[in-house]
Amino acid sequence: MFQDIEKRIVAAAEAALLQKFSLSLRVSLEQPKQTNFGELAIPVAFQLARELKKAPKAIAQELVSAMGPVDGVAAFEIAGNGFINVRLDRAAYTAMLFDKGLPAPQPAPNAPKTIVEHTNINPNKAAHIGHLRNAILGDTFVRMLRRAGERVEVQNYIDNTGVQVADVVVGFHFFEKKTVDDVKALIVSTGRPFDYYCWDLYAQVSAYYGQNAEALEWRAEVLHSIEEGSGEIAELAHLVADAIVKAHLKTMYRLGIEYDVLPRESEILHLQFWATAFELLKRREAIFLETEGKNKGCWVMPSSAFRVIGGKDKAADIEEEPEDKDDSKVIVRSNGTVTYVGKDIAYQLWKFGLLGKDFYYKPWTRYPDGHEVWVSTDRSVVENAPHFGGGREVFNVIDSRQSYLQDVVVAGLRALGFNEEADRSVHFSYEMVALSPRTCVEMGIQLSEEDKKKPYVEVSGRKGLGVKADDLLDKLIETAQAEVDDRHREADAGERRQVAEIIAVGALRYFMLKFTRNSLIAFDFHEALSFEGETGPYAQYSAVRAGNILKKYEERFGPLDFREQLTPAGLQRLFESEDLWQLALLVSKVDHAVRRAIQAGEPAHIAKYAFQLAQAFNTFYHDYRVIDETDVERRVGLVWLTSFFREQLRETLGVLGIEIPRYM
RNA sequence: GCGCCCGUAGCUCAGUUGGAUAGAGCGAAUGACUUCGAAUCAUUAGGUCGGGGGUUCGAGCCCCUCCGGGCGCACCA
Repeated sequence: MFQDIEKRIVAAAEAALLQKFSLSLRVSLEQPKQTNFGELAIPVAFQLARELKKAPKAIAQELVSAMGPVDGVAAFEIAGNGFINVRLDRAAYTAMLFDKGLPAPQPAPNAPKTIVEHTNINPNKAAHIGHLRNAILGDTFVRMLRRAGERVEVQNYIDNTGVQVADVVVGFHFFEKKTVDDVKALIVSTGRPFDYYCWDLYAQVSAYYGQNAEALEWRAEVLHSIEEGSGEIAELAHLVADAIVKAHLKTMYRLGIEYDVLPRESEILHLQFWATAFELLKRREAIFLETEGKNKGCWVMPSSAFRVIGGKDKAADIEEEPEDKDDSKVIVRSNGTVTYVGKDIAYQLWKFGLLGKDFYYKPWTRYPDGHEVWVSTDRSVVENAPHFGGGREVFNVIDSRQSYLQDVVVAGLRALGFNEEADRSVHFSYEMVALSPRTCVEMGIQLSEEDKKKPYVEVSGRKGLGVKADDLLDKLIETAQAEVDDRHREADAGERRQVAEIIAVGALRYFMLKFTRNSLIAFDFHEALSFEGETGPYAQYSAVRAGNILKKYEERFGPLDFREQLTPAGLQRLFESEDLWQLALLVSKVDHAVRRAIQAGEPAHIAKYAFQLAQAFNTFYHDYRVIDETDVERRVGLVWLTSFFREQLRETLGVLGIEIPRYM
């Protein structure tokens, strides 16, 4: 809606530029600083001032006269030193909103696929708040893309053969002397959840290595067995990884996060994805066998492939330190095994459909809503399994600390000649979640003298230091529940629990999304448990209030039927009020907000927009007694605005993965 | 040492490809509930946008430099 008008204005301005000055350039619009300047502004006169050697104001004047009338625009005004401010035709705009609504664009059936990979938690312990940020960011970005009409596939990569799983297996096998059956019993037992059990065990094993370096041989033995793929230890590893993946998916589902496919490292190994990629890399000479230095005997990628030498004169640098081969990245170790980066290059090739190989798939689980998750397998066991991978664009939601490795992966693609795919490989990076010192104290975490001096403390799985996702969610539900119980003693207990859960999820998701990606979050219980101010519950509350008005209205005046009760003339009179018009305008910008947020790659922008919507409505709620309005036409108009707001806020919150509770 | 990121109100953060008078939330102070329930709203106080230089009609944003902080630079992932 809003975008349609934007497009028309841009087109008219560009046409005028061409006609008046024979200039062909892209015109951009911006939001005026103050609402009384109009709804949009065209700042193009400024950038032309020098080129045309004219005052911006004069240029703006000429452009406006050349533009003529634009559908949906009431007037163009020259303001300031040369802004062209746009005033929309309010009556026409609101009539269109009323008439057509804002249909969400549908994904084209054969549209190119966008792949978003997120979560990717090592399947050896419970998920913690750092993982939550990853999954919530990834899931929200998926929702944004889908809302914009894109076809999206969600992947959650499972490293079920790595060191972290091996260490927990070391714990079960060597420390606790547990058999496969023992662990199976542990998984189904009603005691401490299995992922929590592993959390502690992993921390114990890590600590033990610190004291007993010789124990690392156990890890090597386990890793070796996993690679062999048979025997008690390998079976243990599979058991642990699968059980933990189940736990992770369950945790994430509590937050409304679903996946389409779980590609596993075990299949990347068994199906020899790496061997294929290795051949490609050797053939294209993207990597070479190092014959001297510390990397002797390894296949390496030269640093020049993935490092841009910044600033200084390159020749001078080379003269001083001739080709530092130590900077090369090892892809294949001297013992012939491939590193994580190597596997990741193969995996990234698969995501684009460039490897010439695919996994087999089988169903992993079906969510209560009917959506099915598939997992990779190494042989065909299901007929008509869907096809995954082969995306046009790939977003990898990964912690910013791994940017160096992501650069190497992209360089690998580039070295193979896949430049376009390299350009469409996006490291969707974000800063870590750490713990505030206050929260550490609350949790009884012993801090070292060094840590005490820091403004925050890094989460560490190996130290078992962190806030588990399920614990946090439970605590949020408990806090919300107390409020709900207090306010709605009469309501059904089961329903109150549901409401509390929706509020808790709203609080958590909003908290993780309100910060931009590269802002480090120092997690603090006090802040996260707050339901006031710029929070998810604040937005939910405004939607609930709107719902209450609608409910009350129907109780008193009968069913809503705007078509019957509202006329264009009535709308026009209503939106002569500046504040009501501003509210309607803001509410109409959902798609505009989503598009801009995608462009910026910032889910936080949608969160901000949702908050602004809620804030605007709360002010309206305070200023207008909708039900008590005696003028019938006006009353119906206010109710329509309320309904429109609720509908659009629901859409916006939906993009954030936040639901609206029945009451609050 | 090299590379990347950050420094905006007491605190936590926004700030659209450089545009009009730098904005929120929390915290502080004051005020507003006989029900569309205050998980709210209104008002006030609070800024040399880390320092300096440059580019520009115009800089929180771009360039240089200095100061302060974080992360990365494994034959771990």
